[in-house]
Amino acid sequence: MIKKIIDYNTILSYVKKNMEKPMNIKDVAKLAGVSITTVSRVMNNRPGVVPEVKDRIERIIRETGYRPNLLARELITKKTKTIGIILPAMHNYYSERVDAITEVFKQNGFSVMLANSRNNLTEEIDNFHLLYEKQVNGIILLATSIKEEHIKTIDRISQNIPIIVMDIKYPSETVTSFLHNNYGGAEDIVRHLISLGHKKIAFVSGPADDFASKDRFLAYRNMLNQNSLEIREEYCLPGDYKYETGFKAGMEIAALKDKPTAVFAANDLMAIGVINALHKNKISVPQDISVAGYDDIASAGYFIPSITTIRQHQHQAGEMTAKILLDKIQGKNTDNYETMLSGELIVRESTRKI
Amino acid sequence: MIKKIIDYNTILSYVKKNMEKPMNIKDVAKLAGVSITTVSRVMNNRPGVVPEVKDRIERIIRETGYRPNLLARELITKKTKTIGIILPAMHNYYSERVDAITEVFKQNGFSVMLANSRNNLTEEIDNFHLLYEKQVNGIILLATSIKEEHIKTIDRISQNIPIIVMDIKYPSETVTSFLHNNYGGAEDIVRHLISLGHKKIAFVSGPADDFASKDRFLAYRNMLNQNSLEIREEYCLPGDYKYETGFKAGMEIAALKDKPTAVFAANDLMAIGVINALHKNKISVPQDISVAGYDDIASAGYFIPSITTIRQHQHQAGEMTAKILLDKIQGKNTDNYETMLSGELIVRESTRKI
DNA sequence: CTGAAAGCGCTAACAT
DNA sequence: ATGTTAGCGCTTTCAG
Repeated sequence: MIKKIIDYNTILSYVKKNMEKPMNIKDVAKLAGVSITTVSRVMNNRPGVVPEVKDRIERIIRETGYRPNLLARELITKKTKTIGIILPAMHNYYSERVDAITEVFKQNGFSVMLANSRNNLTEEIDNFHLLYEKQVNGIILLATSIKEEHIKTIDRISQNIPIIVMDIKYPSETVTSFLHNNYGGAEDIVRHLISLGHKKIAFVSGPADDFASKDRFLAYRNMLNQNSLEIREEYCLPGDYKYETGFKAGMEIAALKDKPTAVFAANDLMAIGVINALHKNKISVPQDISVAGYDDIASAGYFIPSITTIRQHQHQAGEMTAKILLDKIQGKNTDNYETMLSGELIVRESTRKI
Repeated sequence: MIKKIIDYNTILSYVKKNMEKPMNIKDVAKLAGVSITTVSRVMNNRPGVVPEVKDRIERIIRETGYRPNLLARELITKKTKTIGIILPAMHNYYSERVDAITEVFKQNGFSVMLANSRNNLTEEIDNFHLLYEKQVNGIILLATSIKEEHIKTIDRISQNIPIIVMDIKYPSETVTSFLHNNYGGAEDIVRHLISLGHKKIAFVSGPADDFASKDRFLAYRNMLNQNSLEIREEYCLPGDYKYETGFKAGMEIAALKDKPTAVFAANDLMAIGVINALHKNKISVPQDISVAGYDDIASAGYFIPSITTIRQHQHQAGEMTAKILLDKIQGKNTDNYETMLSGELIVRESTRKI
């Protein structure tokens, strides 16, 4: 029997000849003078390959830059060791959570693929199907609203792989939801404003169908009711979480004859919009009107005045969600439930005693 | 011959019995009483299936919720019709570009997968391999720096699939780069400040190894030189694009005996930090000191004072990049070159005549 | 310790 | 118009 001694030039010339197509396991086997089974063993760190052969194969893999075709591998093993996260949009707001989720899965040998739905329902549903068809082992949806289409898709897919819905209470028992306690956070904000002596408190909402905004509004109404404060129609202003609608709401407030003494905006960006609009009308915050936001985005801390808001524990939320999903993938903890994480009131300059 | 008439209950009971595993093409074929080839034909909208059979198969697919295994399909067709985008981090800054890239590829029947490297070199390299092994048809790297490891990986992978590097001039001819004209934009900022009469201009840099920041600094130095203005060491302050370092630089500037009359921060966030620090020291912007930023992030427009900056045409950049990659994937336009897109000076309140 | 053969779920010639 | 067969690149029995 002849021992194959392969020099670098032989490899190079082989690679060059077949360069149009990526190498496959057969090419490596041929170069090493072994069967593909042996190459597979080496790639997967399985025992039973004599060191000399192992070294030879490893050298060839290194020098040719051969990479296995994961489609083939995953097709046969039926494990992609990949999870998918569906994002409504690429936004800082999700960054911490996505990083935390990634961290947990990396540590457990999984990779994470992100799919961006660009605020588009059809794309969001498409992303579900895409990830599912690409055989991911689990999906996390960062949700802003749940429509009929979601339910149809999610109920079906969740029969085969676990799905976790974040930020919205999913309306059936087929999947687990992970929520921020928007209701409780909004209560904290309004309670804070009331404790400062405010009786005329306005609210700027998020998008009409946004789950978080609905909860924040509900808490606003209930807290006012509980404290025997009037809920005035002209104090409930529509917004969509964007700066512009906050600004618009601020302008409307400035135009009111009987102005509120405090404004609770459903997120920080709109709070900043409100403040700027008031500022344009020579109304200063917090001297004349207090303004509070929600989410504690980075700029809430450095805006002048800095914004009173609710901080959500995004890292922890991501980590907890990832662990729940991981357990489900590994077959532990199969029942679905709802987890809720409370936020934290951060009092800053934008609110003060009346 | 017996015509198969399949009712919903038959399907349901079949599905229920085999529910543990997802359905495959064989199950559909069995239910429809045809061969898998025929099912494949229907799925791929190929002609040569009589309407009656086609309807039957489609109904079964609909009612069972069967979805093809893309791993198998892609393994054989050798086309994933998927591209990958590697992000340094989940950040608003990339949102517009990613959306534009996605738009172009969607319209051409491709899907887009995002991989988040969490500001980590190892993960970035891993993401390259992951996407490559998952057989994507092209990769776009949103780069912040190019290290030895990148070159090794990119040079190898680009032999098989096209790669485009954004934001950094890639140091070899193996891939195409797409750049913003940071040098030109920074020139515009400094020229603007000089034209307002400023002679003492400070600079707050980005991270030491950041390509864009280097170019912005280079332009700053050269413009000062060209205008016979002194480059003072104490006016060149280190930063890292984050708010905090901008704030720190602002504090240092405030402590200077001979203060600059203008500050050019390498991005908007640091400009905001500088302004806040100056504000804390009772130095007002732009009355006492002018401050300019870079990037035109959303808050640059609504910060008080609004920030003079350079707007980068992110949507256009994404669109152009996507089209270049698409051409490469389709085999047109095989040579690599460098494209540069100029920004636009946006003059706002934060800078004014001395 | 190593290789031959079967097969993952699908598509694509090639029959019929 | 439909089915049969081969095979994509890999892993996994099962022999030797």
